[in-house]
Amino acid sequence: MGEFMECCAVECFHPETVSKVKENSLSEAEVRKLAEIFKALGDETRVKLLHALSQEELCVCDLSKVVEMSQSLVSHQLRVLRNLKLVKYRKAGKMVYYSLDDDHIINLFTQGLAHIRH
Amino acid sequence: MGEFMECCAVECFHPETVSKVKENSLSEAEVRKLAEIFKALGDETRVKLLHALSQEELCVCDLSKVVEMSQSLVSHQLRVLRNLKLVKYRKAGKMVYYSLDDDHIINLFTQGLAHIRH
DNA sequence: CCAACATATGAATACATGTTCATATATAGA
DNA sequence: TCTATATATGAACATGTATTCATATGTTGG
Repeated sequence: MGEFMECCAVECFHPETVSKVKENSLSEAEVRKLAEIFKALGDETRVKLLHALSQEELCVCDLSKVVEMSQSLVSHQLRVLRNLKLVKYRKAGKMVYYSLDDDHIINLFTQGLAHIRH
Repeated sequence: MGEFMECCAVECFHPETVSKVKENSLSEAEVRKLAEIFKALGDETRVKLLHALSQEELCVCDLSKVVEMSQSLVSHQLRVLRNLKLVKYRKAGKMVYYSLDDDHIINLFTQGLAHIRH
């Protein structure tokens, strides 16, 4: 990126359309945030974790059993979801219970499922 | 993954909860598809492209102007979106016009925006 | 057919990210 | 305090992916 590029010298360049669409652009911050959220959802392990949590509050150990992955991996991925405030947690003695932090997430899942099922 | 893991020997393991949640799991194919779709949305360049296309059908050149990125990069990313059937295209002479292939995508965007805006 | 243009694509590179292993932290019980 | 357990985390590694550069493909006009 950086300097401007000289594609489409004349024929295909529609200045009005381009500037109209450009004015309606998302802000850089919005783009970053959106991509960040979707990126968080764009991993099989995290999809499984979030789907499990959409059913029930679960401790790390049970999550690990549900998705059949190591405790370490689950913890690492939960941190990703935590940092993005997609999940919240509650401590109970040695254990930590995770749950979804936001119902929008479930809606995203539902929409996503609707998409892949046509 | 692979062999079973021995986390949470006794205290935190809730077999009933685990099996209940596990029974409700998404299929492997669904998990893969979902992650794939979200991964496609989880990139700043593609977010910009899709948002532009949500407003207007656009040719590659104009898209390149809108997002201020090279034609090559735009083409590469459009292929990603094409392969996932998120966008469709229409040829008109030398030019190729892209547009969204599915309204679910717009809904995903809307939900995503709603999320990042609280 | 030839030249110019719009788009697509392969190869190379740099960078990000998922996973594992080892280990640290924290809490509970004896 | 010592041990066992539940979770978190740093480092290392391997894999994936975004971007760039050079070039190929395909279309139009002369």
